[in-house]
Amino acid sequence: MGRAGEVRRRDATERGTGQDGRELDLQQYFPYRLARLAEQVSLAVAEVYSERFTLTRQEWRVLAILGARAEIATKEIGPLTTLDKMQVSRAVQGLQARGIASRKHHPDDRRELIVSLTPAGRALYRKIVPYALARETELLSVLTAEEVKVLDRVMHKLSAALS
Amino acid sequence: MGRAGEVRRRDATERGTGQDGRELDLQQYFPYRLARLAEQVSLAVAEVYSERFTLTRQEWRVLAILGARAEIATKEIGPLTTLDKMQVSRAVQGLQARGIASRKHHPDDRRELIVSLTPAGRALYRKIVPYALARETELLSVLTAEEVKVLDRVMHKLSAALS
DNA sequence: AGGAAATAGTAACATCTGATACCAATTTCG
DNA sequence: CGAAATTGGTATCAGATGTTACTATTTCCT
Repeated sequence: MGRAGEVRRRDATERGTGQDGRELDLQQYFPYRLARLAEQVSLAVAEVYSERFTLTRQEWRVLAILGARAEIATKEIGPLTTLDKMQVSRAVQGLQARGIASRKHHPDDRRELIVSLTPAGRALYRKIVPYALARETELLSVLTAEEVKVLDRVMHKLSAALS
Repeated sequence: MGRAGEVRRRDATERGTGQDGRELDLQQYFPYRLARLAEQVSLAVAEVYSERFTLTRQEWRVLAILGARAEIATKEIGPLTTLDKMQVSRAVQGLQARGIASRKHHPDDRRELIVSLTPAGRALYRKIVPYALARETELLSVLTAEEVKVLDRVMHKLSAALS
């Protein structure tokens, strides 16, 4: 990672502020733009599960994982959802409190909890998913197929570089 | 990604869950992937201003804006940083408390506050910016020039579609 | 003019989130 | 075997964040 030194050298036009190196323009700064975009997207998607079905972002993620399988150990949820164990704990409790998920002890290791969707939870899942997928499709529809392809690759590359 | 062939693939083998439409695979779901990536990037950049210089994300954004100009009305900061007015208020107070920024009343409208960097603040800005820019360069260095170009266009398109 | 409405900023309260420590169950290994 | 370490999960408390309502100042309108 870059020690300070090798940061791009200068340009002649001083704008009365920075004197060394490039200027920093927040609007053009990639990390800022990405954060901003992600927030916009997140908000757009949240309409689906939040306003309509009163789920938090974390609950929605857990639901999404749960919907894809019959049951899952709590400890597996974290890695799949990028939530830490406290967030998972709270999300699952939230889902359980609302009759969406249920928990039972793992028969062979009573520390572990196994989570699954209740029938109501599964119904909810089936109701939400089409909206969620529609949102995604709608979003990506402003891009060309080629752009989607590149975006996919780019995201993989960046993500990999950061792990 | 998303819509592309890869994701769409609903498999004939019902996994005991979804029955209609496509499956939702969180790992492939664009909004999730984007949120995840943005968080990784945000974390990587936060090392620069947070660990090293003990600034919050909001303070860093305000600092970035302030560094680019001599002074600015508080009310202009929000739109430029995507922070709401309470966040701006707190961030500016934080910067002021640490001797980084100073405030004065607008002479013609005493409701408004005009913020500017103190000399110490400007020094801090000059110290941080190279690191921040280096981070960005480093990040984008895993991409080809073409990919960067497409990424830029894609982000603009998506962002515009969401406003 | 002068009261109603709007604007900039903040206080105050409620809620969410993160970090730490903790309990219970299991595994390790001297 | 049995004490120590590890693991899964949660309580708890502190700090961060969001929301609402309030103050001060300015603008609008008749």
